[in-house]
Amino acid sequence: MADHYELPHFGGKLMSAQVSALLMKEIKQGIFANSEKLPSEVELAERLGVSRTVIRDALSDIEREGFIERVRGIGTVICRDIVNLTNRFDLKLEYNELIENSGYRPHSDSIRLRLEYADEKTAELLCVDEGSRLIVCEKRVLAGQTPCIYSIDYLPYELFGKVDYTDLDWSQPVFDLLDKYCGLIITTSISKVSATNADEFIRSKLNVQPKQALILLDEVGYCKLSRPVMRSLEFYTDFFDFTMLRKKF
Amino acid sequence: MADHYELPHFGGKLMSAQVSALLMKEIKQGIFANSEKLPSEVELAERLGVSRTVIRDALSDIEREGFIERVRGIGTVICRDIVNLTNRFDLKLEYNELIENSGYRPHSDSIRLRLEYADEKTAELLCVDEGSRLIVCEKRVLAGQTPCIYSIDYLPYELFGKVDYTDLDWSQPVFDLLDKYCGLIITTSISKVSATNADEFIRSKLNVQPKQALILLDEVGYCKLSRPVMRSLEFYTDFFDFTMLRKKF
DNA sequence: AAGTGGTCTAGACCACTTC
DNA sequence: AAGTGGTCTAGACCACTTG
Repeated sequence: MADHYELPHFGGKLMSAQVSALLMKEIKQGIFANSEKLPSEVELAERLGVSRTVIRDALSDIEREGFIERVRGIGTVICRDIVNLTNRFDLKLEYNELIENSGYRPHSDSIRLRLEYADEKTAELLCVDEGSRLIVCEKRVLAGQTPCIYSIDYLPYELFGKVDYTDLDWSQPVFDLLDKYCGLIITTSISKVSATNADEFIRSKLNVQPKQALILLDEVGYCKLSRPVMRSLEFYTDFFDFTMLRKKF
Repeated sequence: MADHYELPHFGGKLMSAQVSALLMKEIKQGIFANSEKLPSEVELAERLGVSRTVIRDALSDIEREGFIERVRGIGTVICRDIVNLTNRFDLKLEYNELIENSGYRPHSDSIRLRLEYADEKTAELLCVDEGSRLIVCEKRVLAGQTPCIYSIDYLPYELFGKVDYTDLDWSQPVFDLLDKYCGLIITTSISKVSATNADEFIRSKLNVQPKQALILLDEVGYCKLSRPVMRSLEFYTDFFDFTMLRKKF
């Protein structure tokens, strides 16, 4: 192990976040890439010149995502199998990120944009009145040349205020449009996973073989303060590994 | 809100865990059941007679599972939509728990027990030699009278030491057998989710309709210290809601 | 200005594992 | 006995939201 760590200075702000980013980098491809354990909390605190609390906060963040495990009397163990996972479905909310992480260029086509009136279920999920206007955006998403997702997004019309939604470029990720034009950032989603063979239209768009089933995600995306802003139905082919971590705390 | 909280004494141990359990109880069905927010950290600390650190540790645990959100300058907001979810697939590792939470009695039948020799992939996942012996247990799982899961478990033969695996009651949850006879508790699993139509044998066991697809979970269960102990293939019908939380931290 | 959560310090003791 | 992570205290200051 190296004798000294470099800790960038940002005016003393967010120190534990910097520490956890630094440690993750070293775990993935740095000086701890071949280690089974991290140095002790006291040692890390001394080397980085911060208090043990800062180290513990940083380690807690890393532990929450499953990359390390802390054992009393033993130390901080690196969970190499989990560090090595490339795409964690439970940590990424946006399929474009998943596609990019897999080494492909994400883009979309076959866009169909329309207004609909909220049915009972969607209205309840999005906390809007039944019958209120929804922007509906259907599209096909491709990784490079391979179609891999068909998605249908439902957004309350009122979110966009004075912006004319028909002027926007809906081939962009909806997350980006929400951010840019509504100032809304989706941080959480409740996802219901099921399996389906889907209808002929969607199957043909995705070029799936006769025997191949699809994963259907019925999601509601939330911003800060538990505010629901979007419902999505997403049909996934088997192009991706849908890997997730399940953990008892 | 009440003027006083009761905090049980257990010799001063694990105080933050007690606090988080207490708070979760009050959020779900107690004095915060109709609240949008929790009292401030300082107030909670005073009322419970502990330091603010203890409160913050407790709140961190609750936040990690998605039930609250902490916002600077505002307070600790309760995510009611998430509290109200009955079955969280990302927090439970064991289908028997999910079945019980849904209000059904879990049991299994059609048990087929055998020895196999590890293929390359399973050997790698379980960190055993290719060709080494595996106990394989196939069974059908029912919720009450309804078949809902077909599962195939692969366990290294060596785990059971001198215990003759054919003497055990494999209709019990495998988690319980591992605990009782091997002293192993599975705390984490890496799950690969896919959709499948499965073969005729499994479809007939699960009584699925011709058009119905199944969810397939390919899981590796880990004990403490990242030790892999079991691989499972589990075929799920649509009997359950497979709800999970996806979150950016 | 007041109140909230977020961060950080310095120090203490406990529980567990290993030697 | 020594070293590890887990818990807890008391106090301080910062960043953000609200009035």
